[in-house]
Amino acid sequence: MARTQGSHSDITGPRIRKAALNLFARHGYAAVSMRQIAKEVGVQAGALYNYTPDKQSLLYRLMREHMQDLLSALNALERCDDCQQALRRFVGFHIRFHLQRPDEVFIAYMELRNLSPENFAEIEDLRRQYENALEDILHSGQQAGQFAIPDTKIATLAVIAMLNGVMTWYRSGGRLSLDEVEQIYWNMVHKAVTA
Amino acid sequence: MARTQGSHSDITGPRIRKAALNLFARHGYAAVSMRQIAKEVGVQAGALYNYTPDKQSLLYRLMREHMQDLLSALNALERCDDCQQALRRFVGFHIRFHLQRPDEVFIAYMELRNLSPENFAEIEDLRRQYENALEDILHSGQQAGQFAIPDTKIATLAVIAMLNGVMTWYRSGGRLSLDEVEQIYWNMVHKAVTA
DNA sequence: GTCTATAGATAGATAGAC
DNA sequence: GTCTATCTATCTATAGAC
Repeated sequence: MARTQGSHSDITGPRIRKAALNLFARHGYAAVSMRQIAKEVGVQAGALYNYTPDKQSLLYRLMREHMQDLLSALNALERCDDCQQALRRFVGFHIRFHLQRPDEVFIAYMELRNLSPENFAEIEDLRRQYENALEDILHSGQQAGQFAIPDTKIATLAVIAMLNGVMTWYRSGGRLSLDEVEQIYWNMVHKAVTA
Repeated sequence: MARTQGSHSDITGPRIRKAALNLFARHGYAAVSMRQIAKEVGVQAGALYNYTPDKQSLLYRLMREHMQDLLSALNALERCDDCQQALRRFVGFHIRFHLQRPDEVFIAYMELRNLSPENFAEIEDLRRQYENALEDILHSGQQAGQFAIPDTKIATLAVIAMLNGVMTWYRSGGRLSLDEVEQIYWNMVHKAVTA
């Protein structure tokens, strides 16, 4: 944490993002000061402004990067014509991707209200794209008669909300393996939407 | 909002709680100052300290009151021997109770990390009591063979997470009535846990 | 019970030396 | 690129007059 003086442009940037990510997730954006972030990195507060124009941008860039990573990973998933298979793949993907990035997920959900209106709109758009991917699967299954869903939009939000719940309790090395968790949630999601 | 000078002990207390509730929900505990709350009420900041020893207690009491109201209302529900009936009643109760108190619910979920360790422990205990009520229903249904749930604890958290999702999108006067929302969620919950 | 005034700490952000 | 120093604003909380 402590640092000697000197130039470290190549590594300070990532260290700042990592420290901000961790502190924002633990204490909340509004409760964390630039001085705290600087201390965690091992620089003085003024040095942070070589990497970010202000505190708001620090938050926004963390959230945008996370959402873009999420969408890229989703789009990299192998396509699948069978709706049930596609839904199962989505459930597994969502659980695993999010459990690997607890801090990013927490911030992306909790700190939306601390974004400026313009930044908020951009993040919301990315989030909507992700939700639409799931809704497309549910809608196709509904059309094909495989699923029986009263309202695909609500079902989309309900499934994502349910899956996000795993973040609040899952701890690596706990009672259940990742495979078991995925199986349990798939069982519930599958039954909830199937005709 | 503007107030003339004078004593108003009977009404200032509730007004402070209401203003704090609204501001905390909109901007977050850490982002709201005592001056903002005072301005909303129409008094000077110093006057707030006639009603709360500090800002932390203001948050804690709002959350405790909400959780106690929740548990009281739940315990006032008519008992029911049939597990499926009991689950249906819980789903309806949860949705309606929470939609009536969006600010309280939002704070109780988002501001846990801003509680002191002692206050956090107390609120968490109340939350656990609520979760246990649902888990008892699921467990009974599982024993009776009515439900087929891989893990009752996870199912409890999954159902609550799913139901809480309604808070993020439901708006009174929107496309769906409260009865329709309840019906849609009951359909999904019911199928998810049924054998 | 509310006011004004203020103590004492800390915030975000900037300037200029190195 | 980082440092020290600092500007200006704001914060929680308290003291004492009315």
